Amino acid sequence: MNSAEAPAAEPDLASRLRLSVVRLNRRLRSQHTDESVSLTQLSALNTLSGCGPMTPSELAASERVRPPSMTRVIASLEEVGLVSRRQHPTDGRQSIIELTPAGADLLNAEASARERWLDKRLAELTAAERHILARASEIIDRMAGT
Amino acid sequence: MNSAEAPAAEPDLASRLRLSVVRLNRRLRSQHTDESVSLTQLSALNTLSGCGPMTPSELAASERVRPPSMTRVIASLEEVGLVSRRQHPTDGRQSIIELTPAGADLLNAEASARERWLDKRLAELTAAERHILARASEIIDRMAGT
DNA sequence: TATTGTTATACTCTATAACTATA
DNA sequence: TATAGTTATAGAGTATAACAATA
Repeated sequence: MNSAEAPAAEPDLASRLRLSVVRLNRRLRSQHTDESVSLTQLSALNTLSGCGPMTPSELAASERVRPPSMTRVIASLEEVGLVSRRQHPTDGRQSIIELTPAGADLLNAEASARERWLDKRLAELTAAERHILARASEIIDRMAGT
Repeated sequence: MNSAEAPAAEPDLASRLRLSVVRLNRRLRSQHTDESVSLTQLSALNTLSGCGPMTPSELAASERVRPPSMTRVIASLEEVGLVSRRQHPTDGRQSIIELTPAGADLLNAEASARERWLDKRLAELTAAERHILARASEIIDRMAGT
């Protein structure tokens, strides 16, 4: 397909996509219940699951947040036993964060109220629409990861 | 109970889409500069622009936030002159919020740093990819509006 | 008594700046 | 001196509960 310089075919795409993302994010956060972890926590758990144990700085870089922000996320996850920390083998300043069995279980289950809300909305779509969202999700990940 | 009617062709779509949205939202917010309005403010301005003047409660309902949250958003927009408030013609409890010329100008310009970041990312995609995002944006709006 | 809106308060998420401990 | 991480602090965004004004 054609590319890089002229997005003229989709005018205002940035504006529209930005608002869509802000609003869906708001809806997703509003589904938060006390029994479930937050979206921020879930995102970190997911990264640990996909990439394996890593240091706080590496996790912050993967999630594209600043180290102090990640310190707090890790602390909250440690507190509820979803991640654990061990010493770095050679560098006393660093530590290694890893998913606990409970953290892995939680990711496997993924049966939060938030998940159910989105699953229900997705089930109301056509297969073609879900396919578009699946492809959009990949494209967004690529953009956001840059 | 079982998600037998659920999207078998796109397993884990809810999980993946949710994470994509959270992460893109994070990137978008991080583009915030002091010269630009926030995503929350912009979303409210956009709704006022599209739907016309309305009461704080109506605006809260449109944005799907609680009235006290919208009180704060409106106050911040009033303070910088992007919206104005006038009396409700018949009900003394209510007021009408409307876009000022400055607010309309800002929406027309939309030349914030945040916008530029996303525009740049979008320009790196193919036309087909942008088309997918445009369609996904519509689908998301439909879901988030429910 | 019910509705609209605001104030008071609190929690999450994120940031920057300053600090500690280790290299 | 440089790096990894934490603590201190602040601001945005959102919520619930309690209140005021009006209907």
